[in-house]
Amino acid sequence: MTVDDDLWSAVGDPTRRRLLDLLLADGGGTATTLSERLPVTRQAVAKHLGVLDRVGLVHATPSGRERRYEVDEAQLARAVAQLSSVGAAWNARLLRIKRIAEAIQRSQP
Amino acid sequence: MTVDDDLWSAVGDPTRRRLLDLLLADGGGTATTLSERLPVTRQAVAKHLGVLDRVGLVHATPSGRERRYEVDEAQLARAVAQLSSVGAAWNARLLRIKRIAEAIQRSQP
DNA sequence: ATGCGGTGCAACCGATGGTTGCGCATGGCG
DNA sequence: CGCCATGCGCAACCATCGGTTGCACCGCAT
Repeated sequence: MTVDDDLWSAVGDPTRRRLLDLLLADGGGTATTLSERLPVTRQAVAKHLGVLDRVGLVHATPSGRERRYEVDEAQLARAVAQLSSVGAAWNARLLRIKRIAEAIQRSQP
Repeated sequence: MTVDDDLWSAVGDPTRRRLLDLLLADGGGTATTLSERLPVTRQAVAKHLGVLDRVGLVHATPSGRERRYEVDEAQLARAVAQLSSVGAAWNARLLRIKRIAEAIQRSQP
């Protein structure tokens, strides 16, 4: 169950999450413009954009000597759904545990 | 925003997620029993239980020569809430983008 | 043509997930 | 009581990854 390990490891990195935030807020950007708004170097940002590209969360369009990245909205929406489904599964298990605990307590005078 | 980086990095690891799954399903377990149901060694599981313990998602209770781990349900519930809030933020941004795109399209004959 | 801004590639460093190997204690059993 | 085996922790080691620095390349403008 859950072969979305790539997705999690992609989105599990804090820098990549902030990268996605920036891309969503600004509607795209290049490695250098993004690195100016982050506490890491351009090369680090480029690597992160690479892994986000590999898992399909962003898409690069070369334009002149620049290389503009944009969020693949459909993929990100799908990703959010996957993540929240894991959370939902945990919540369901927690709820079951809670109900069992209550049942035990009810059966004790 | 989002100082929950520890939480994400804790839950971002696939082995740790499966660990939480097993602990929730079985209602607790030791490093060795858990390692038998995972494709990694007991030591690896012990390390993971260590980081999960450090962020408070699980709690260890020594019993005899064993060391039983259980999930801290309240903490896990809190964690799930944090994760889903990030997803909600992304969804909100995606929705805004979608509305803007629709507005632009409407204004084009 | 020359220079500058933006990329990409390569080497290197520290942290971390994973392994193996060992030593130690504790509990069951002859 | 003594022994053995089972469960644990510690240490060394390896691969991968996030991050940095340095350099070479390419496209555009003066």
